[in-house]
Amino acid sequence: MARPKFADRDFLDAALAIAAERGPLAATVGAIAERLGAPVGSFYHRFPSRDVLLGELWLRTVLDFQQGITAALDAGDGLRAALHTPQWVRTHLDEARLLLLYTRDDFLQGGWPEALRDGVAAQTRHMESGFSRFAQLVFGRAGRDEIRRAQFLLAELPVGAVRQHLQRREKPPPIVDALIRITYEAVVADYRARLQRALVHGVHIVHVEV
Amino acid sequence: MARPKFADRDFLDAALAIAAERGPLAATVGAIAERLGAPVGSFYHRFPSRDVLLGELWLRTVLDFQQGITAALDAGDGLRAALHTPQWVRTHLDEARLLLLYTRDDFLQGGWPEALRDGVAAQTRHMESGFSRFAQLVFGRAGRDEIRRAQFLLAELPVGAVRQHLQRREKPPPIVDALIRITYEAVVADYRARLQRALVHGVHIVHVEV
DNA sequence: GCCGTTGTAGAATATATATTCTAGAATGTA
DNA sequence: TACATTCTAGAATATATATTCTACAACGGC
Repeated sequence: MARPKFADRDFLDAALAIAAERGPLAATVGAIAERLGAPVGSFYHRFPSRDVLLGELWLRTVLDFQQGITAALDAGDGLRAALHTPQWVRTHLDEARLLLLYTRDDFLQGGWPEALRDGVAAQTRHMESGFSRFAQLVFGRAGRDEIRRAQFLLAELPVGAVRQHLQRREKPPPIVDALIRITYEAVVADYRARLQRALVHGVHIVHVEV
Repeated sequence: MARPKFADRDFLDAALAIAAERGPLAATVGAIAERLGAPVGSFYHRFPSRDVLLGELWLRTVLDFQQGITAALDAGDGLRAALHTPQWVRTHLDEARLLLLYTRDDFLQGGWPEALRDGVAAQTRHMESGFSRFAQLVFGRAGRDEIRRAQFLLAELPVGAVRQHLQRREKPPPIVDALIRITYEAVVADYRARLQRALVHGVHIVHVEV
């Protein structure tokens, strides 16, 4: 039987399941192979190393996640972008645990494998451009302060609000969305108020002070 | 020289330094001993296992952290409690990385060592009572919704806002406090508005719907 | 039907790490 | 001063895990 019994995907999925269940550290090559009923030889036939597998898993997950945010930004809907996180989490519990409960460095022992460098760099750029686009869309500007607020509204806030539920492996309840919405509106309103105040005083806006 | 060259504290401090620098996984018994110039024998003379050391480190750190929040609550100052996190982080960068960047389970391989169970349970109770006190103080009630908001304002929000800076090993800039304050006020105002609305409609408040 | 390619299969190897063990030195006490 | 205790010191051991290696089976093309 030299016809493939296992596909790359199977290993990625098995790793995801284990990592979501018992943390990325538990996703050892042995555990992954065992879960699949595959020999470790097959694993190494497909992946040059454990790090590459985990890296690919992380990449494919984060790309899927970001897609929703990008779509919301394309539609010019900042709030929807912020609410994408709880939404996505509800339908991707395992993936969300992987992505939002651990740092990349947390399960990538060494640095990123050479083969994935480009992909990660592209992902980083994509994320950063997302913050910029959000800032421009919501604040009309993408200076330092605006980008910092974008990071807060798009990433820190939603991820923070969702974390305890992920830890308990439960879907985020509706109040999470409510908290995100309240905060979103408050931060936007605060920004506009400061802007207004500055304009009234005839200041040429280059940087809105905190 | 059988007079102690090293104290328990030295090992804890060394572990903290390594964990803050390269993550909790890097805090191996060997690395800790080496950093101290101590033999591993001395380590095991003081700590029954690596897990106990890491557990004690986590406990002593979280207790120190919580103290400030408790003090703010004692003073009846909810906002100060929420702002304690960025404040504390600024003066405890290493400790903060340990506490806020990783999950407990993340660096406690197995479960908690028997010897620390009580301490952890006490810590958990203390934390939960903190949320309750905050809810009572700020919302006048400690029902499910109020406690959820307390968790958000006291933990998720400040920790989220601080995380990216911790990852970069830099002190949280002032805008972090500003974001926390804005959010704090908005969530409190939102709660009161709902409450008001409910009262106007003559509803007997048992649970404020989201 | 023969052969090379692609995979399966799992044993063998290397390494890192926690933990245990044995030896011996310094201190306080009898 | 002799001894028990408390530590230092670091070698020895056990185990987990990634990775490599060797053997072989099925399939497709010739």
